[in-house]
Amino acid sequence: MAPLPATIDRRHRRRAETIEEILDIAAQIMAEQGVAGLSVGEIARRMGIRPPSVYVYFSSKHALYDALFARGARRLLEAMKSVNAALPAKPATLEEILLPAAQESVRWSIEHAAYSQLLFWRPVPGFTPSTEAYQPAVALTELVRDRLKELQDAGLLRADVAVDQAERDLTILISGVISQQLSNAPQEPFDEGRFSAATPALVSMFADYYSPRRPATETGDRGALR
Amino acid sequence: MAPLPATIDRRHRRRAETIEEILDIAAQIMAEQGVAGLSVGEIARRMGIRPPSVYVYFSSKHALYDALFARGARRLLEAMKSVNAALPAKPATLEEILLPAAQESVRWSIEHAAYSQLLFWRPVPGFTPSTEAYQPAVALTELVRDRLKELQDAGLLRADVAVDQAERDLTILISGVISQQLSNAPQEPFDEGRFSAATPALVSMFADYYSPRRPATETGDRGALR
DNA sequence: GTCTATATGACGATAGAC
DNA sequence: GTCTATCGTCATATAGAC
Repeated sequence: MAPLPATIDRRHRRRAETIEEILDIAAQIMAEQGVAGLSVGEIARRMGIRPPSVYVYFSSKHALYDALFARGARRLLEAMKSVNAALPAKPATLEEILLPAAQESVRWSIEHAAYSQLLFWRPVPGFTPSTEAYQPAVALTELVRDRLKELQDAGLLRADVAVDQAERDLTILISGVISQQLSNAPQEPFDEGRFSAATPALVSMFADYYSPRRPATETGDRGALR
Repeated sequence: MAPLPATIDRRHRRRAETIEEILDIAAQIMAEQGVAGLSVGEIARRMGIRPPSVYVYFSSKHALYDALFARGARRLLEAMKSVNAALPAKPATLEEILLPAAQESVRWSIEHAAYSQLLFWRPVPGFTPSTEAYQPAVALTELVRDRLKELQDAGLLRADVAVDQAERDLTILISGVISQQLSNAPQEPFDEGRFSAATPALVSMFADYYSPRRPATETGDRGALR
């Protein structure tokens, strides 16, 4: 006899809840011990089950890391979508848009150091995120690129450079801040970080470089400096 | 009876050689498997000895990582000293000095990805480099800071910003390039790297920002843009 | 369908024989 | 200085209880 739809629903819900619980605890362990410090045994211990039971929900430790990667990328994407939505649609300067976005991505990454290690570094031998898990990360770079394209169309970003290059350079700046902060002073909170404090200066540097050059007749041809 | 000095020398030399051999093989394994993929058993296997014998030379796996950290930092410092010595003593522009130095540090880091992971990231749970192991890394930042101070004294670096800030921002740029290259496309060689290719543009951006502002009477007051 | 008990082989590390 | 033997822990596979 086939089970009633209600039963299937309940089972699916229960299963989904258990998966979420495993991921919650796994993220907590990673936050305490570092990404590579995650152990299936420790997850089971904290859940009050036996280690093999974890394999009912995740076929391997790598599958677990993959789910955690997807989760982190999804959450970072959400955080960036939120800050993006709150920004003015018709900004006056490049910096006005880029600084809040940069600050938010650095803040999120510092406050979720474990996810950041997984997203920005390669701490687990043999683990590479699957295409599906990587998808939100791709969506994030697309979000940035689309935003920069809009800014270029609005005349706030130099028309003579490729949007892809601007996106790449901006990403490098931000990941540099995060990387330095997390590896040299991981315990410093975002607001007191030696390296996260560099974000405004670096965004300013980026904005100067990628803002349209004013014509020579106006305030001097800055392009002539190079 | 006390051993002859010659015997002590020979023992010391033999011991030092074994230590170097262990580090060579360990670095090789890290390069193949990633930093966290290093195992004492694998070292022993490749050396034709038993795992406990490794502990005669290194009291723990962390001590081994510490020696590898020190070695990597020392080698990167040497590479930077070399390129620094080859650069002109009286440069004409900021970029002329910074670009070759930046290129070399990115190149070294990409070509020695395993050491870089250890130096720039925190891939090993519970491992923090000792003060001694960290010393060459400190010497490296001092080398950069001293060079920037010279450039400031020579009038090539803005006098109104702290050298420490310039050093921090430059370090962030470079580590951002390395971090993005190694985490997103670790197999790409330096010359073909998507992210290492950004080095010239980023150094140019840095040089623009940190070069002394020309007075308004000359080519326009760039400072007024901010 | 869900979990447990049990087993395998690798790991880091230690103790003690030679 | 190197070995054997051993401990506890880990990820993981399988077989079976409920």
